[in-house]
Amino acid sequence: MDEETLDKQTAESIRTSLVTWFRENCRELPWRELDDPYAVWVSEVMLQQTQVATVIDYFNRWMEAFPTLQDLADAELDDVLGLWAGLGYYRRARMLHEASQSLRETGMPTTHAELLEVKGIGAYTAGAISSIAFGIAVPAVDGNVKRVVARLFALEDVWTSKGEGKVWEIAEELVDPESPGDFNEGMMELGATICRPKNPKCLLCPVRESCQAFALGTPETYPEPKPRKKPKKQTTRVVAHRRDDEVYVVRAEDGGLLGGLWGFPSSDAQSEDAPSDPVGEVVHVFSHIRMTYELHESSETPEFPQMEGRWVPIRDLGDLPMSVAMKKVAALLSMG
DNA sequence: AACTCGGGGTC
DNA sequence: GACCCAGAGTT
Repeated sequence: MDEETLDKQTAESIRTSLVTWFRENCRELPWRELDDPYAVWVSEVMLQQTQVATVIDYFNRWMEAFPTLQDLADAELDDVLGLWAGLGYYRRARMLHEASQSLRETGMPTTHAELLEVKGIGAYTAGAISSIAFGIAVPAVDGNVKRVVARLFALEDVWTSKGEGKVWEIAEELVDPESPGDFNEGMMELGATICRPKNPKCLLCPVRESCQAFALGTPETYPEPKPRKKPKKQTTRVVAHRRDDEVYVVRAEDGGLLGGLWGFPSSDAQSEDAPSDPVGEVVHVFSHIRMTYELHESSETPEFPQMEGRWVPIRDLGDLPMSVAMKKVAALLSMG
């Protein structure tokens, strides 16, 4: 970091103001009351691209089902995904499960470098766990921190690799060596509650006096918005197979969209002829796909030879995981 | 550097 | 609708 951007006195002022503010104003969140590196890990993975308010209930249910790393390692994937269903980005749950099994003997890594080697733990999450659970003075830069740093130093570019690198450099100089966890949580808490994307509450901000964007009078204009692409339109044909009075679902192949979750057997609607006239459609928007599910019904049971545990009546799904998208499709059936 | 991975809160 | 969320892995 060059000193024209950040002098030592400014840095010290920001960190003491921020840490003091955080300790007086932090929200009571379930993972803040446990003092458990495993709980910090679980919460940080759930919080990837997911808002705090959404995570709270999932976190409590998860910790009740899998209180320790060993409990998670012993769990079945279906139970793991079942507790994750609705959170999205299901690979997070699969990687958490796998990682818990590879760490069964050693327990949680306690250094930044070791944490970075764990599947599903990247630069942000390694920084968060290191600082919050182990008191290691490393930065943790998420979307909130990018926005806060961008405004403090009037940076427009935080989304290119160059701009992101700059934010990490600043965060590294800024992080409080005495209380890195409170500092990093404070930056994120500030971004979530005060330094919001729109309508920031600058009059309540503890670091307002150090904020260049506030001084310029246009805090909202920093940083530049992340470039986004429109979700591509795509159609998937799904089939509700009926036998007797039951509708059957299957488990989607791992790896792809909604992999590992249960739902109607699907095929690309591009080339082949439809098996029947569709009985309904639902649209579900993913981050990168605007998907139209075209529902067909069939009384044929072509794949039923492999009945052992593979085809399950939707009525008997129980706690098996089904995505929100497939639940939308299922809702079509009951509307008749 | 671009792409793949969900779903929901909020304006 | 648009925008964003305590991102990571793969290509």
